[in-house]
Amino acid sequence: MRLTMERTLEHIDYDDGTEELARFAKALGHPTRVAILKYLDRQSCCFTGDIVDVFPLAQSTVSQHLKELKNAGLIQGNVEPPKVKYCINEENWKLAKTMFSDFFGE
Amino acid sequence: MRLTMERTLEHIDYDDGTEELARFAKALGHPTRVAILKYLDRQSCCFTGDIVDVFPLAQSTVSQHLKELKNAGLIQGNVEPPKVKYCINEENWKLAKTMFSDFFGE
DNA sequence: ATAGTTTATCGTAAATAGACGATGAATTTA
DNA sequence: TAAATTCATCGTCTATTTACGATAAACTAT
Repeated sequence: MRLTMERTLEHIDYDDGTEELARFAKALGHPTRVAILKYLDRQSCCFTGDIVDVFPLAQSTVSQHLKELKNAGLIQGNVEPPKVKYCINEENWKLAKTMFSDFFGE
Repeated sequence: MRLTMERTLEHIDYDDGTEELARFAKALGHPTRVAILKYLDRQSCCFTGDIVDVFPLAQSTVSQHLKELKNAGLIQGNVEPPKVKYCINEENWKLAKTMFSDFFGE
Protein backbone atom coordinates (compact mmCIF):
# COMPACT_ATOMS: atom_id res chain seq x y z
CA MET A 1 0.00 0.00 0.00
CA ARG A 2 1.20 3.42 -0.85
CA LEU A 3 0.53 6.52 1.14
CA THR A 4 -0.18 9.74 -0.62
CA MET A 5 1.72 12.67 0.67
CA GLU A 6 -0.18 15.31 2.54
CA ARG A 7 1.05 18.30 0.70
CA THR A 8 0.15 21.63 2.17
CA LEU A 9 1.69 23.68 -0.55
CA GLU A 10 0.45 26.84 1.03
CA HIS A 11 1.86 29.85 -0.60
CA ILE A 12 4.79 31.44 1.12
CA ASP A 13 4.44 35.18 1.43
CA TYR A 14 7.63 36.79 0.31
CA ASP A 15 7.77 40.50 0.13
CA ASP A 16 6.64 42.02 -3.06
CA GLY A 17 9.97 42.81 -4.64
CA THR A 18 11.12 39.26 -4.12
CA GLU A 19 8.25 37.75 -6.07
CA GLU A 20 8.50 40.27 -8.84
CA LEU A 21 12.23 39.90 -9.26
CA ALA A 22 11.81 36.13 -9.39
CA ARG A 23 9.15 36.51 -12.09
CA PHE A 24 11.44 38.63 -14.23
CA ALA A 25 14.33 36.29 -13.62
CA LYS A 26 12.28 33.25 -14.49
CA ALA A 27 11.36 34.79 -17.82
CA LEU A 28 15.06 35.33 -18.46
CA GLY A 29 15.85 31.82 -17.31
CA HIS A 30 15.95 30.26 -20.76
CA PRO A 31 18.63 31.06 -23.34
CA THR A 32 16.11 31.28 -26.16
CA ARG A 33 14.22 33.99 -24.34
CA VAL A 34 17.39 35.89 -23.55
CA ALA A 35 18.35 35.66 -27.21
CA ILE A 36 14.91 36.83 -28.31
CA LEU A 37 15.18 39.85 -26.07
CA LYS A 38 18.66 40.66 -27.34
CA TYR A 39 17.36 40.41 -30.88
CA LEU A 40 14.38 42.61 -30.05
CA ASP A 41 16.61 45.14 -28.42
CA ARG A 42 18.78 45.40 -31.54
CA GLN A 43 15.83 45.61 -33.93
CA SER A 44 13.76 47.76 -31.59
CA CYS A 45 10.78 45.73 -32.81
CA CYS A 46 10.03 42.73 -35.01
CA PHE A 47 7.41 40.24 -36.10
CA THR A 48 6.95 36.74 -34.78
CA GLY A 49 8.02 35.36 -38.14
CA ASP A 50 11.35 37.17 -38.00
CA ILE A 51 12.18 35.38 -34.79
CA VAL A 52 10.98 32.04 -36.11
CA ASP A 53 13.42 32.49 -38.99
CA VAL A 54 16.30 33.17 -36.65
CA PHE A 55 15.95 30.18 -34.31
CA PRO A 56 15.85 26.50 -35.22
CA LEU A 57 12.60 26.05 -33.34
CA ALA A 58 9.03 25.36 -34.35
CA GLN A 59 6.79 28.36 -34.82
CA SER A 60 4.61 27.19 -31.95
CA THR A 61 7.60 26.99 -29.66
CA VAL A 62 8.69 30.52 -30.47
CA SER A 63 5.15 31.71 -29.96
CA GLN A 64 5.15 30.08 -26.55
CA HIS A 65 8.35 31.82 -25.54
CA LEU A 66 6.97 35.14 -26.73
CA LYS A 67 3.87 34.55 -24.64
CA GLU A 68 5.96 33.99 -21.54
CA LEU A 69 7.94 37.14 -22.15
CA LYS A 70 4.71 39.03 -22.63
CA ASN A 71 3.19 37.57 -19.46
CA ALA A 72 6.28 38.60 -17.55
CA GLY A 73 5.76 42.09 -18.94
CA LEU A 74 9.09 42.32 -20.69
CA ILE A 75 7.64 42.67 -24.18
CA GLN A 76 4.39 43.78 -25.71
CA GLY A 77 2.69 42.75 -28.92
CA ASN A 78 0.75 44.94 -31.34
CA VAL A 79 -1.36 43.45 -34.09
CA GLU A 80 -0.50 44.74 -37.55
CA PRO A 81 -2.50 42.41 -39.72
CA PRO A 82 -1.67 39.91 -40.73
CA LYS A 83 1.36 40.10 -38.46
CA VAL A 84 2.05 40.81 -34.84
CA LYS A 85 4.79 43.23 -33.97
CA TYR A 86 6.62 42.67 -30.73
CA CYS A 87 8.63 45.30 -28.93
CA ILE A 88 10.37 45.64 -25.63
CA ASN A 89 8.02 46.96 -22.99
CA GLU A 90 10.14 49.96 -22.08
CA GLU A 91 8.42 50.72 -18.83
CA ASN A 92 8.83 47.26 -17.38
CA TRP A 93 12.26 46.95 -18.92
CA LYS A 94 13.35 49.93 -16.89
CA LEU A 95 11.65 48.50 -13.85
CA ALA A 96 13.42 45.18 -14.23
CA LYS A 97 16.70 46.95 -14.79
CA THR A 98 16.24 48.86 -11.56
CA MET A 99 15.16 45.82 -9.62
CA PHE A 100 18.13 43.73 -10.69
CA SER A 101 20.44 46.64 -10.09
CA ASP A 102 19.06 47.15 -6.59
CA PHE A 103 19.23 43.44 -5.92
CA PHE A 104 22.87 43.14 -6.82
CA GLY A 105 23.73 46.34 -4.99
CA GLU A 106 24.60 49.75 -6.33
CA MET B 1 6.08 28.70 -47.52
CA ARG B 2 7.80 27.23 -44.54
CA LEU B 3 9.48 23.89 -45.01
CA THR B 4 9.38 21.30 -42.32
CA MET B 5 12.36 21.62 -40.13
CA GLU B 6 14.71 18.78 -39.36
CA ARG B 7 14.14 18.39 -35.69
CA THR B 8 17.40 18.24 -34.07
CA LEU B 9 16.36 18.60 -30.50
CA GLU B 10 20.01 19.12 -30.14
CA HIS B 11 21.46 21.92 -28.24
CA ILE B 12 21.15 25.32 -29.83
CA ASP B 13 24.40 27.26 -29.75
CA TYR B 14 23.74 30.66 -28.34
CA ASP B 15 26.62 32.92 -27.76
CA ASP B 16 28.32 32.56 -24.47
CA GLY B 17 26.91 35.50 -22.64
CA THR B 18 23.39 34.42 -23.49
CA GLU B 19 23.77 31.01 -21.90
CA GLU B 20 25.47 32.37 -18.84
CA LEU B 21 22.94 35.10 -18.25
CA ALA B 22 20.16 32.54 -18.58
CA ARG B 23 21.89 30.33 -16.02
CA PHE B 24 22.11 33.14 -13.52
CA ALA B 25 18.54 34.18 -14.24
CA LYS B 26 17.27 30.67 -13.83
CA ALA B 27 18.86 30.44 -10.41
CA LEU B 28 17.08 33.68 -9.50
CA GLY B 29 13.84 32.41 -10.99
CA HIS B 30 12.35 31.16 -7.75
CA PRO B 31 11.25 33.49 -4.95
CA THR B 32 12.76 31.27 -2.26
CA ARG B 33 16.17 31.53 -3.87
CA VAL B 34 15.88 35.28 -4.25
CA ALA B 35 14.90 35.49 -0.59
CA ILE B 36 17.81 33.28 0.43
CA LEU B 37 20.21 35.52 -1.43
CA LYS B 38 18.73 38.66 0.13
CA TYR B 39 19.10 37.06 3.53
CA LEU B 40 22.67 36.03 2.79
CA ASP B 41 23.49 39.51 1.59
CA ARG B 42 22.23 41.03 4.83
CA GLN B 43 23.99 38.52 7.06
CA SER B 44 27.07 38.36 4.88
CA CYS B 45 27.15 34.64 5.67
CA CYS B 46 25.07 32.05 7.47
CA PHE B 47 24.57 28.35 8.12
CA THR B 48 22.11 26.09 6.39
CA GLY B 49 20.19 25.76 9.63
CA ASP B 50 19.67 29.51 9.89
CA ILE B 51 17.92 29.50 6.55
CA VAL B 52 15.87 26.44 7.42
CA ASP B 53 14.63 28.33 10.48
CA VAL B 54 13.60 31.32 8.41
CA PHE B 55 11.55 29.58 5.73
CA PRO B 56 8.58 27.25 6.17
CA LEU B 57 10.24 24.58 4.08
CA ALA B 58 11.72 21.19 4.79
CA GLN B 59 15.44 21.07 5.46
CA SER B 60 15.96 18.98 2.36
CA THR B 61 14.16 21.52 0.24
CA VAL B 62 16.30 24.36 1.50
CA SER B 63 19.39 22.27 0.94
CA GLN B 64 18.29 21.72 -2.64
CA HIS B 65 17.84 25.43 -3.26
CA LEU B 66 21.27 26.11 -1.79
CA LYS B 67 22.73 23.52 -4.11
CA GLU B 68 21.23 25.23 -7.13
CA LEU B 69 22.54 28.59 -6.05
CA LYS B 70 25.94 27.04 -5.54
CA ASN B 71 25.84 25.32 -8.94
CA ALA B 72 24.95 28.62 -10.54
CA GLY B 73 27.99 30.08 -8.79
CA LEU B 74 26.09 32.69 -6.83
CA ILE B 75 27.04 31.33 -3.42
CA GLN B 76 29.78 29.21 -1.96
CA GLY B 77 29.77 26.85 1.00
CA ASN B 78 32.54 26.28 3.51
CA VAL B 79 32.43 23.39 5.93
CA GLU B 80 32.76 24.40 9.57
CA PRO B 81 31.98 21.16 11.34
CA PRO B 82 29.39 20.24 12.06
CA LYS B 83 27.88 23.07 10.05
CA VAL B 84 28.25 24.50 6.59
CA LYS B 85 28.61 28.22 6.19
CA TYR B 86 27.27 29.75 3.01
CA CYS B 87 28.30 33.12 1.65
CA ILE B 88 27.71 35.10 -1.49
CA ASN B 89 30.33 34.29 -4.11
CA GLU B 90 31.53 37.84 -4.53
CA GLU B 91 33.35 37.28 -7.78
CA ASN B 92 30.39 35.75 -9.57
CA TRP B 93 28.04 38.14 -7.87
CA LYS B 94 29.90 41.00 -9.50
CA LEU B 95 29.94 39.14 -12.78
CA ALA B 96 26.20 38.57 -12.66
CA LYS B 97 25.65 42.20 -11.72
CA THR B 98 27.64 43.30 -14.72
CA MET B 99 25.93 40.88 -17.06
CA PHE B 100 22.44 41.92 -16.08
CA SER B 101 23.45 45.54 -16.20
CA ASP B 102 24.88 45.13 -19.69
CA PHE B 103 21.85 43.20 -20.79
CA PHE B 104 19.39 45.86 -19.71
CA GLY B 105 21.57 48.61 -21.08
CA GLU B 106 23.70 51.16 -19.33
C1' DA C 1 31.63 3.26 21.83
C1' DT C 2 27.32 5.72 21.79
C1' DA C 3 24.40 9.38 21.13
C1' DG C 4 23.49 13.81 19.21
C1' DT C 5 23.90 17.53 15.67
C1' DT C 6 24.01 19.18 11.15
C1' DT C 7 23.60 18.81 6.42
C1' DA C 8 23.54 16.40 1.88
C1' DT C 9 21.55 12.98 -0.84
C1' DC C 10 18.10 9.50 -2.28
C1' DG C 11 13.64 8.17 -3.75
C1' DT C 12 9.36 9.67 -5.09
C1' DA C 13 5.12 12.36 -6.15
C1' DA C 14 3.13 16.31 -8.32
C1' DA C 15 3.52 20.39 -10.93
C1' DT C 16 5.56 23.07 -14.39
C1' DA C 17 8.28 23.83 -18.54
C1' DG C 18 9.60 23.06 -23.21
C1' DA C 19 9.17 20.93 -27.44
C1' DC C 20 6.44 19.42 -31.43
C1' DG C 21 2.59 18.97 -35.09
C1' DA C 22 -2.06 20.06 -36.04
C1' DT C 23 -5.60 23.14 -36.04
C1' DG C 24 -8.13 27.52 -35.82
C1' DA C 25 -8.80 32.53 -36.17
C1' DA C 26 -8.05 36.77 -38.44
C1' DT C 27 -6.77 39.21 -42.31
C1' DT C 28 -5.01 39.88 -47.00
C1' DT C 29 -4.67 38.78 -51.71
C1' DA C 30 -6.11 36.53 -55.94
C1' DT D 1 -15.56 33.32 -52.73
C1' DA D 2 -11.36 30.97 -52.39
C1' DA D 3 -6.59 30.61 -51.27
C1' DA D 4 -2.70 32.16 -48.80
C1' DT D 5 -0.38 34.26 -44.87
C1' DT D 6 0.49 34.91 -40.13
C1' DC D 7 0.22 33.75 -35.61
C1' DA D 8 -1.90 31.74 -31.29
C1' DT D 9 -3.68 27.88 -29.13
C1' DC D 10 -4.63 22.89 -28.35
C1' DG D 11 -3.23 18.34 -27.35
C1' DT D 12 0.49 15.55 -26.27
C1' DC D 13 4.85 13.86 -24.89
C1' DT D 14 9.10 14.15 -22.28
C1' DA D 15 12.18 16.46 -19.15
C1' DT D 16 12.89 19.31 -15.35
C1' DT D 17 11.62 21.47 -11.09
C1' DT D 18 9.92 21.56 -6.53
C1' DA D 19 8.54 19.55 -2.66
C1' DC D 20 8.65 16.01 0.97
C1' DG D 21 10.31 12.22 4.31
C1' DA D 22 13.85 8.98 5.09
C1' DT D 23 18.39 7.99 5.32
C1' DA D 24 23.37 8.50 5.12
C1' DA D 25 27.61 10.93 6.12
C1' DA D 26 30.58 13.63 8.86
C1' DC D 27 31.73 15.37 12.90
C1' DT D 28 31.15 16.49 18.26
C1' DA D 29 30.25 15.50 22.70
C1' DT D 30 29.28 12.27 26.40
